Amino acid sequence: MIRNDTDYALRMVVYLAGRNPPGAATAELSAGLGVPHGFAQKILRRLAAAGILKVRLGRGGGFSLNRKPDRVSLREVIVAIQGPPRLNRCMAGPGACALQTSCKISASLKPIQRKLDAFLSGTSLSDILGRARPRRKAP
Amino acid sequence: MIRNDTDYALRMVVYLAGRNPPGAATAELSAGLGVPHGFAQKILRRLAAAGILKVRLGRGGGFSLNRKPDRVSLREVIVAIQGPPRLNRCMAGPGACALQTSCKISASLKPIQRKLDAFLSGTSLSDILGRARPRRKAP
DNA sequence: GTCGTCCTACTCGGATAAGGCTTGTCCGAGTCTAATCGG
DNA sequence: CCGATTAGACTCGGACAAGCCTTATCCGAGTAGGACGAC
Repeated sequence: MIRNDTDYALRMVVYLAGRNPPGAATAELSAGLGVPHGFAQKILRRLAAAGILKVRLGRGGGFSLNRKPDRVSLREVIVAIQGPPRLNRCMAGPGACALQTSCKISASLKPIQRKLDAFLSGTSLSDILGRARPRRKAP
Repeated sequence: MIRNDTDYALRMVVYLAGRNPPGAATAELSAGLGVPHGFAQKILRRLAAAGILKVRLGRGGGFSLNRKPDRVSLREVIVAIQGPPRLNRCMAGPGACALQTSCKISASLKPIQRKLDAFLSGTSLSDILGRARPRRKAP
């Protein structure tokens, strides 16, 4: 499940993707999106460290996207904050579960885990803003 | 994400589905599947309260499936222990998120949430045991 | 043989607790812009 | 008019703390099966 801080991150990143002119200080992001100021700062710094955001220091500074919105995937943002999203502990790779050889549950879960990964990797900020569609057809 | 206790629940339920003759005491389930005894008891009771397991009290008693393995879905087991699995808080329904009207993230997440639900609801214990395939084709 | 009693194995339901993780807060230090001031 | 200084706005990085949720543990009470003994 997507954590609260990750949700904040998504909100802020999407906001930045839609903003013109690009770039905003923590105060603007925090106030407009309901994220506590100090916490927003912490999250934004992590996003910057991951290379998703670009920092401009000093007066008039703030954060902006480091790439075009269609080059930033949902998954990337999630990974930067809470690590790879997994349905199950066992999905963390070999050795994550002692019963791995005998347990058939993780094997059954793998296909949907792969779909989830594909979806999150395949959906960009542009997709969310509605400037382009996700790969799925509209009803 | 599937929690540890839910994982235990799945293991035990799948074990019971595969066991012949049906039914086992907590001690057997606990020892064979690496679940702490007292904790296993607690989890099994919740599964029984949810109608997934059947209880037989007293000496020689224990737990057994209340239905045929192909009539018990993964989702049901998960819901019994940790509630409905959600990608996001916002998926909890109307009112879960204050920004719901303006936020496009949850809207984008909904399709994959639906797929996840469909998968978990559509996969039964039999599917996991390999006695029948999930609806997806084998590679 | 039959009935009743007791022992033992097992679950029920809830109280209780440790620990970790999430969710924040806060602060001194560093960085940059712009305004101000002196020449 | 030009350059240097200063004030202010903003981020950096990390320490620190509250609270909740997960992950258990434990125990008295209830229930059932089987053995054993009395009749």
